[in-house]
Amino acid sequence: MLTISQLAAYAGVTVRAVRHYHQIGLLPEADRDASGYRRYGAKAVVSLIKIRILANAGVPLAQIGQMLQADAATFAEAVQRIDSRLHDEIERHETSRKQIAQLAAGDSLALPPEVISYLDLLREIGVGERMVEAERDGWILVVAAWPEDIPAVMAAKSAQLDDPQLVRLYRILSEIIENDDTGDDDPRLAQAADIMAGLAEQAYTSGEINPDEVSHDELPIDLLDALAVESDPRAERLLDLMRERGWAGWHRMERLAEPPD
Amino acid sequence: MLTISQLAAYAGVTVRAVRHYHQIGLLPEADRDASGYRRYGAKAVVSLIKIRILANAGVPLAQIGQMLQADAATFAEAVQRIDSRLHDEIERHETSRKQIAQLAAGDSLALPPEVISYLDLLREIGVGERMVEAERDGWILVVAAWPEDIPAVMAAKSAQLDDPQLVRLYRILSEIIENDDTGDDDPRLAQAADIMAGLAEQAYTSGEINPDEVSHDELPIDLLDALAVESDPRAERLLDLMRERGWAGWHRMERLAEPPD
DNA sequence: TGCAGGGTTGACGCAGCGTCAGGGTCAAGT
DNA sequence: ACTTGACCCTGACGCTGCGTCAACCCTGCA
Repeated sequence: MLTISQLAAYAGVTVRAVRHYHQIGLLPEADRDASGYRRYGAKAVVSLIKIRILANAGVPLAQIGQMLQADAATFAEAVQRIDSRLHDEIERHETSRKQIAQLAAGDSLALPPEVISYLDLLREIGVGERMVEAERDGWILVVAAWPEDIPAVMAAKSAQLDDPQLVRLYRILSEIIENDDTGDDDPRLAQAADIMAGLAEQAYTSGEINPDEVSHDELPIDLLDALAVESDPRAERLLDLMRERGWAGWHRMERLAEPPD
Repeated sequence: MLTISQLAAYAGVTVRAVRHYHQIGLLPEADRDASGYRRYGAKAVVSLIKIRILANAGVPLAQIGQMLQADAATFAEAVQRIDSRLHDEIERHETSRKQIAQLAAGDSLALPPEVISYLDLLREIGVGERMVEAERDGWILVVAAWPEDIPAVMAAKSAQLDDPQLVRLYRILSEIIENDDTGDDDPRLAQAADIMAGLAEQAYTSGEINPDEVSHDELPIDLLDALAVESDPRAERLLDLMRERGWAGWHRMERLAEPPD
């Protein structure tokens, strides 16, 4: 008669596994000797080896019992199920691998290449790293909300950088953000507001701002505004300055009915 | 401000996941409104999306926090680790798939083809299904104990089936096993013992039984004997009859010093 | 006012064991 | 007889990433 560790060794499993199989009823409890030790015969070794083979093949323990008693057809069917389950698992892991490969490659966090290039463009025109990171966070929101629109959106955005006014705006904003010790009275805030108002006016008259266009959900855009304010409270001041100039919103501008004065 | 379900929807995760991330400290707990509801800003959405991206890429939650703060080098190193972990997982699943493919193909339980053929040989010479299964269980033990010796062992075993005496022995044993209502006095037990003694004598004189040979561990062979006895108690009687004829053991014979009479 | 559809915490469940903790037992050496 | 080291026992928590109740509170609408 064998002790549990001998049994386990012959079958190539751990003692703990044997006890676990007892517990879940997969391997019948063995008789005990005078001192309460489990004692096993040769049949137990065979059973345990069968269990190990199926378990190694990826069969869930809960199914092994039935499979060992099933007829050939049922057995084959079960094998089919296991196999497709393993197949799915493999595919899931492989897509995961592709995703982490992207993580390792890109600027960071698997943003699409169009966005990465845009961020690089910003760096090239002299935008500081803090602001680039803030931009990136914004684009993370956009990508999550409308992933399929990214190529078109990014093409338009990149083209806009040809406008020297926009470049100036970015640089000014960058300077503000990079100095986190200036307050709401930083004169550059007014400069930025002036440029933004000018650009908005221009876009509006050329028809690029269409008040009836509700192509996308509103909320993500509000989120973008909120993100700016949360990231730097001076954004709130900037919004005020814009309102003074007759514009509401930030990431989607709206002309106010009557510019207050 | 967003509720938890809005936050979850924007980030593409479940509410339960968000709460879980709070619990493990991955996502900082949000401020509560007057009625105790969590309220989230845009930054939380960004954080949660980042978490989701890493989690989908197979990064363990426990590491995501560090990765989001790590510098590029540390990040890349972590990515490396994750990737090789995923790689291992995939390989493990693929070997599992190969194994279940074997399970589906073979006689059963992934025995090597040599054993399968041997069992088929037994069927061909008229051995009944019960006995074939008993044989199979025995071979499961042998395969588990000495997997690399199987081709040689099976070749020898198959060759021995050319001996008409051995074939007779198998048939007699099969008849005994197939009738489970005969007792210890079945005359076929004596017949079988006679043949076995003759075969043993023959093997001994031709030098096939070498008393000094201890090529393998003893215990698995004892297990084979024990398995026979456990499977059919009449095996015990057969061992007695063999001892009367001057032989001890079953799967490895030993000549007794003095045949008792 | 009632109801549907949010929100809250707390807890168990899942798969397959690993790994203590806190005992008793066995075999061998001194 | 005693110690020592190697095993045995049961019971219980831990791991991973949430899903899924339960039992209760809050809010907005008809």
